[in-house]
Amino acid sequence: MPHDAPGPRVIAGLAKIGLALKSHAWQQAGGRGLTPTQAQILTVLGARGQGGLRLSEVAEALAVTPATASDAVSALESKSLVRKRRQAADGRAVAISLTARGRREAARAAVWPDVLLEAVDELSEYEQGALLRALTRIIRRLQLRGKIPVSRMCVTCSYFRPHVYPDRAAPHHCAFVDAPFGDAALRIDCPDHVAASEDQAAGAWREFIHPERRPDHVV
Amino acid sequence: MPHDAPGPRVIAGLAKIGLALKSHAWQQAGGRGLTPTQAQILTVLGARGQGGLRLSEVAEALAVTPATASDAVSALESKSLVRKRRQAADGRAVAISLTARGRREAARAAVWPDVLLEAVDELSEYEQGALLRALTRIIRRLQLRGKIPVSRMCVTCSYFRPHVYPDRAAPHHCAFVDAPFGDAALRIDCPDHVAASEDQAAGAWREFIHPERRPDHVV
DNA sequence: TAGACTCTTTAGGAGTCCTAAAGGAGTAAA
DNA sequence: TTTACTCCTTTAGGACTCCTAAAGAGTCTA
Repeated sequence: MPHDAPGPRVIAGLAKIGLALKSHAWQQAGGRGLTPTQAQILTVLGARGQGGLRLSEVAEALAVTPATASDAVSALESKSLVRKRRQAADGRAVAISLTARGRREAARAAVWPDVLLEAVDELSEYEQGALLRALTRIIRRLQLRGKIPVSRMCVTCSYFRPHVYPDRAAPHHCAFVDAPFGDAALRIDCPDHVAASEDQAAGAWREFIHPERRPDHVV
Repeated sequence: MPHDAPGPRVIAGLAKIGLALKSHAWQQAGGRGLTPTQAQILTVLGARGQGGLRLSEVAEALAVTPATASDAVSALESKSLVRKRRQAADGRAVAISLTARGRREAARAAVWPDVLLEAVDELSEYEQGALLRALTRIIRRLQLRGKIPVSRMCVTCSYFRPHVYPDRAAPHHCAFVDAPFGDAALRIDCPDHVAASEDQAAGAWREFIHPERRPDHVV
């Protein structure tokens, strides 16, 4: 019950879910001879590895040191799920990309825990929107502090126009698809993301969190 | 951006934060010669280890196998942070408790990441409440499916009376402290938690998620 | 063409995490 | 009371994670 700050309790809740994600990752990955890290690398490569990512990018996406990433990538290479080539543009760097088999594995690994998905889907659309909005704000703050890798979120995208419509169910606009949308459609990792300039991102951020424009409820 | 289900995006967001928690745990723990698992064990023991927890309870709380927990506890024992005794009631079981030094370490390890806390505190009280409520619902569902260890949440507590007041800022009542409270005061791991019977918990749960009584907004 | 960087790999070590198997301690039925 | 479970914990073995530190290569700049 009551009466100390909600912050620590929110974090405790997030940690609990983190625990669930972690233990799920082990079960999931274990089943197909992968470890969580390896599965995660496959997923990252699948999501945005068109031209191949460099090792340092992989390491950053997973928030581990390059040494750790190098190990894991080597393990994947020896399983023929991943290919390493020297990058043409920079002879020091390496381009890591999926093999055909790797792509198949990646697709399977990217499927989210049914149970977790089911738990989230049980929330109303309004609650999901509120949750997504709160998560977005937390992630953005963590990114500004350099605590987690920058992700391809609406709020840092040059196509994002927050709170431009009076409609509370869909106040934002995406200039990429040229359509309005609401908090429940906010993205965390958008394939079409194009990083906004720092100024633009800061401006959009101010609009986004602007208290007077915050939707009170939608249901 | 838009127009597929928000579920996967919510999970992506949770995963991002999980990443931040994980990398923070390494930094934090590394500083004092502990690993994340060891720090976590200390925290669990500090939070509810009055009479000492058995190994299997520790393993369950961390969502690892008993073998892993046994290793980590041995490591802590060799650092004199933890004590192991045979349990009187059951000669097979072992009672693990903190030493004086362990208690001090536990107190320090329990402090949450400043940056994360700061990010959460930046949300309005209403947003924090909505977040906590949504997390509570997700966790409860995961628990029902046996995916994470049962935690000492309001919604499974015999003292919890959801939605008994019309006041939208504080609709619930805690019979332990005999006071009303709102979503922002919901607990995830309450020291005074007393597990409700299954029937009672199910009833409270129905009341808690009851759509007609869901607070629309509070600000 | 020297540094001075940058990107990646290797080495070494503690620890995580699993499965499998082996003790010892309780329990319950023959 | 003995035998046959069953439960709690530990050990063993193996693949990986994760770190720091240092070394090898490649690139850029003065």
